[in-house]
Amino acid sequence: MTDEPGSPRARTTRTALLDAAREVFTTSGYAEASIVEIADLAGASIGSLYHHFTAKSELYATLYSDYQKRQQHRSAEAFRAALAADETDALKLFIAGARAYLEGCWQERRLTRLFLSGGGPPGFDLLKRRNHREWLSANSVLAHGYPQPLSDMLVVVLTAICTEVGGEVAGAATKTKAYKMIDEALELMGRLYPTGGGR
Amino acid sequence: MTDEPGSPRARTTRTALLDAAREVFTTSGYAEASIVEIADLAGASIGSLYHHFTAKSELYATLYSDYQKRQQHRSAEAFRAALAADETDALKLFIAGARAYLEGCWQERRLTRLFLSGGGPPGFDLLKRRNHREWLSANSVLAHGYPQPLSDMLVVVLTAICTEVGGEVAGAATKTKAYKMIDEALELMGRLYPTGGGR
DNA sequence: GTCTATAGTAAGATAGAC
DNA sequence: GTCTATCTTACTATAGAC
Repeated sequence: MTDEPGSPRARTTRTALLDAAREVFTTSGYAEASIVEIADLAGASIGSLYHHFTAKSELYATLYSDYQKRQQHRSAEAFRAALAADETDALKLFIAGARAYLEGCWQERRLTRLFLSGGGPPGFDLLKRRNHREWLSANSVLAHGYPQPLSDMLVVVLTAICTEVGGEVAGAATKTKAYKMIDEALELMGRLYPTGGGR
Repeated sequence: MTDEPGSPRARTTRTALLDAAREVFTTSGYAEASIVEIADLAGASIGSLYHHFTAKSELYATLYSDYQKRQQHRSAEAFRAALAADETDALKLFIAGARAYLEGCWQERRLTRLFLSGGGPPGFDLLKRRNHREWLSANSVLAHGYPQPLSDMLVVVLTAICTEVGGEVAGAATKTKAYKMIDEALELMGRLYPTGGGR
């Protein structure tokens, strides 16, 4: 991820910087994190850091972008797997995608906590919300096989649930509890989903 | 609100500072807001500002605290009114409180946008979330007349919906659209609420 | 209580040598 | 590409007159 160009040495440094940024951000939060601390932890210098990233916010943005890509990939994979297993129910397909997303929240819980607890660079919350909603819309459209899209409000609500529950899952004490939460949340979402009448 | 002590003049200054802070924060966001700009807009000086508030974050915290009190008051009032009208259905009582909260989000939409779009002082998101959840728990407990409290996950989900929808409402173009959103959201929440079986 | 003026401090960002 | 040294900005805080 994010490893297109550059000499071997440059890529090594860049990776070290991103790893260090992930560590420092997830430990201290964005605002409190110091760019010097990141450079130190990466074994690099400030100058080198600024050679690779134009600002502190770009480190954060890169981590977020990579994380999002992985999450979307998980979701899409689960969706394809369900389709391949001849699943056709829209709700079940939707839930397969949502479950993969939430399980990803547990697997990458440190990053999930960072991104879902707010407090990124100025204006970043907006981007996060838009991304989340687009992801969920796409997931829903796929699930319906492109018939009628969901109502705006339903998308808002389902997104809110996925986001918030993702944060809860990431903060769970054990994997067992996390997966229990996921089950409960998906059950609730099922009650809202068009095809999921009652139960 | 927040008008306990002090001489008349001091209170005037304090109010002017809070008004200015509200204006600057809602316009620029917390991080970008300058404490000098706030003092200027209030027609006060930096020294005076620091006489009343120990830090930039305290201005923000005070605005938030006052806002929360007003929202809780709206909610509690609506609840009492419903009770006074002999309403006994737990779902209807819960919804009365939630509706008042969401209508408050529209009435105070600039502040709502500020607080729900993230980006306060470090660590503030945590406090916001906890407050929200406590408010909703209280609202639910009241609605049930202290029988069984809601499951943790349901509280998480309902809170997430209220929060997110509040933000949407605050960003609506017209009051009509805002209130339509509120109706839709409450309908969805009704499907999740224990006593609200179908619709 | 309020003001002006000013010092302190932290951290993000840049310049230019190597 | 990487480094060290330096600059700049903005919040924080204080001193002392009115």
